[in-house]
Amino acid sequence: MRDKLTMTPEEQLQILIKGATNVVVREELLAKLNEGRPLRIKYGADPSAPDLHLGHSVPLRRLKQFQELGHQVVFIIGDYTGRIGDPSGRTKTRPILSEEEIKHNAATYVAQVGKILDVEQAEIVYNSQWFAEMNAADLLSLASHYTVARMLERDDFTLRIDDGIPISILEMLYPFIQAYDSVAVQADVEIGGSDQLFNLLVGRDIMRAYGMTPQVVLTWPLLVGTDGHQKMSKSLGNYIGITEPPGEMFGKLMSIPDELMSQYHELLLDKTSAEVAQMQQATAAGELHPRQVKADLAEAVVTIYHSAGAAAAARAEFDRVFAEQQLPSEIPELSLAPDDFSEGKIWLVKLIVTVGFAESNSQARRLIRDGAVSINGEILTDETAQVAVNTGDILRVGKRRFAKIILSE
RNA sequence: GGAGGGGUGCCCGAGUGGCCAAAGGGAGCAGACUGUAAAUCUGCCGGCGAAUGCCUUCGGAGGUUCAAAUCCUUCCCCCUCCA
Repeated sequence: MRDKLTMTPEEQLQILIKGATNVVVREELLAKLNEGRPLRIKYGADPSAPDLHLGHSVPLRRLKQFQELGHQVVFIIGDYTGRIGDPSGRTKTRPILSEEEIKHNAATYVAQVGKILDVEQAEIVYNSQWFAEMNAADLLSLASHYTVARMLERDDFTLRIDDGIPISILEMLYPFIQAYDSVAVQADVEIGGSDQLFNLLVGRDIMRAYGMTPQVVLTWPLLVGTDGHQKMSKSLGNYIGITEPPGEMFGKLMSIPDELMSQYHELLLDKTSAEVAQMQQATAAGELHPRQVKADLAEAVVTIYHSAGAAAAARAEFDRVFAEQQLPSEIPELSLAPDDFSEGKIWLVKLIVTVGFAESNSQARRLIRDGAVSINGEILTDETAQVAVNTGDILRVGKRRFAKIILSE
């Protein structure tokens, strides 16, 4: 492969827009690349969600691509908007973040981003730097550049109006705030998930209004979460965090529906659609086993965020526990105090709750009734049972929860 | 400002005096099966309890009634239309 820095603009373009859902406008990007200078690539981050997941990794990996081609990544931490409190949580109003919280979140954020791209090379700015100085007149002037009709074009606004879900004025203002960031950092390109298309396009209009060359907008598909239907998000609980331990990450990747594998290959591993099609063909023809494909995928992803060794170990462990039905190699130990017992025995229900495998006695009872509970491999179905346990006994609840009992003196 | 509609369990959503711990769907959990924590099928899915039992829940607070998610009063919040 040729040295990336000596690639022609056209070659760079091919790499940069691979897999993009929207490229606005291709010719403009090519023209900018032709200028031969490092472009400023904007990416906005919300300081309220410091837990990055694989969904975030999609644009982040694209940023890395830009970095590798010698361009300047500009990270904007939306601390100003975070301080106002993002109202887009539909029903729940999010708590307003304090300055310390935002700082802390931003630091966590940058640390996690560092797993994907070179943060040393990136410019990290807080949008309070310019918004704190803006007065009401400035804000009004900013807002004057756009119309309500155009704002309502935005798809999720239309949907929410149709569904009778409230939209606050602040949410209407949000796209401007974000758009003005582009003016402030003089962005050449802004990238994001395809749900950000509208916001990013407003950025173009606002830049034009301020007499600047509009940024090029690039968006990528939203990664679908482990449920197989909705976009990956923390609040939906269908996410795989990039800081999760290898075993957890591997397991979650194994739990995605088969249909999702091709999307994951393209968005998380940068496979081309041709490669993915080939893989699908081989699977359909019976040459490749879907489980094999999924395990390879999981291992490759875990390798990115941990290491090849950790990924291989996670895979071996997964096979051991779920395919071979053996005990995990490492089982968390849980110590029980003597006063949890009476006459050397403990109520099974209480045991389950004490080790944290059920939130209430009722839930523990259900698990017992379902036949999910065993000690040393023996299934216990009597929910009134008093059991005698010894140090080293293995309590198992369901397929995934194990505990080694330790009796403390 | 005027008129109307609505707030139900983690989410969506039915229920308009007792048969309601509250239909149905989703999520979640479990079991079976399997190729996995895929798919499919089945069960569970407020809490306490040995229990036929008890307690808490239907926006908040009061009230009517033997009995309220359902009726009344009041407060809060949301939506639609007109202006």
